Amino acid sequence: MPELPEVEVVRLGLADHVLKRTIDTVVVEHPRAVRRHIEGGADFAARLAGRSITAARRRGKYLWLELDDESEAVLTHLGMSGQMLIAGPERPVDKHRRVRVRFADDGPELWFVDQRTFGGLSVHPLVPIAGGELLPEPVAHIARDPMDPAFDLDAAVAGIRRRRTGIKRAILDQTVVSGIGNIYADEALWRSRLHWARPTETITRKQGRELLTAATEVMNEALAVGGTSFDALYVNVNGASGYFDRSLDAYGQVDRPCRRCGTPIQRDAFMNRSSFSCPRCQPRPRNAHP
DNA sequence: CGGGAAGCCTGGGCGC
DNA sequence: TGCGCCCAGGCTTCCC
Repeated sequence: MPELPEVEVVRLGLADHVLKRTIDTVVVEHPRAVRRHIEGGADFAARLAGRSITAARRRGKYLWLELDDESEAVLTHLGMSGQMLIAGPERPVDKHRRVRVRFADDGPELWFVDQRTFGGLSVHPLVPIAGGELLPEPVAHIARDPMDPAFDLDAAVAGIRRRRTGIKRAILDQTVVSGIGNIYADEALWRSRLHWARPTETITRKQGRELLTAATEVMNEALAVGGTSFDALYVNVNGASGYFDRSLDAYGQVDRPCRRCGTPIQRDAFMNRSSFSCPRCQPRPRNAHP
């Protein structure tokens, strides 16, 4: 599923293929894909026609393409299954194609394909945040991610320790630290030997720093091999999968031996989904947070 | 206000 | 073979 490394792979691909190109026409093929563009699909398409793309940026799991006068951007969230594909004439039509962007140069198109339709595209003004950085409006409240040069590790740890909840909930909160989803949360917790239900008030500053450092490292390792693909739902802009699923130590590894101690990895229900952990390396705390 | 949970959505996998 | 159910889970919305 697209978390920070997967979205960054897509951003790099878009930077290679759509920068400085001028949009000709946009076809919205499924209204749900532009539901966050409140003015509607016709306005979305009209607003993009004739604009050129000047930058491809990302914060956490949000990705945006800046438009020529630098006052607006096309914001993308891939949700669970969104794909941004560079589509030459040889690419077969995809039944889950939701938005199609044609360029004035008649080169490869940009397709937004999304099976589960949790993702979408929308155009927003760029607004300045403290420090002067320009972000699309809906991204303004999202915290910096660990790959951001201005990421403040100690501030993020302080943010975690301020929360009154379980440690995994805290690192999944995109307003505390962004980019981490269920996969990399479980991997970072396994590397740090912390149980997902550890109350944030029992996390020391040192443990907090170790946890976020582990998250940063695991996401960098995943980025280096193209991200994590369990199925064909996550692919880069050329439709290729990443390889990090082969390097996972916890996520999805139920009943497989822990790489450190050999104890079978267990799966727990958590927030209506799953958490994977080693019951020996990551013992459940007595005062576990529900 | 902050925390927690329901709801959105589709297709693959499973049991019967 | 086919039906119904469960599961994947990021984010928004609603409720306490």
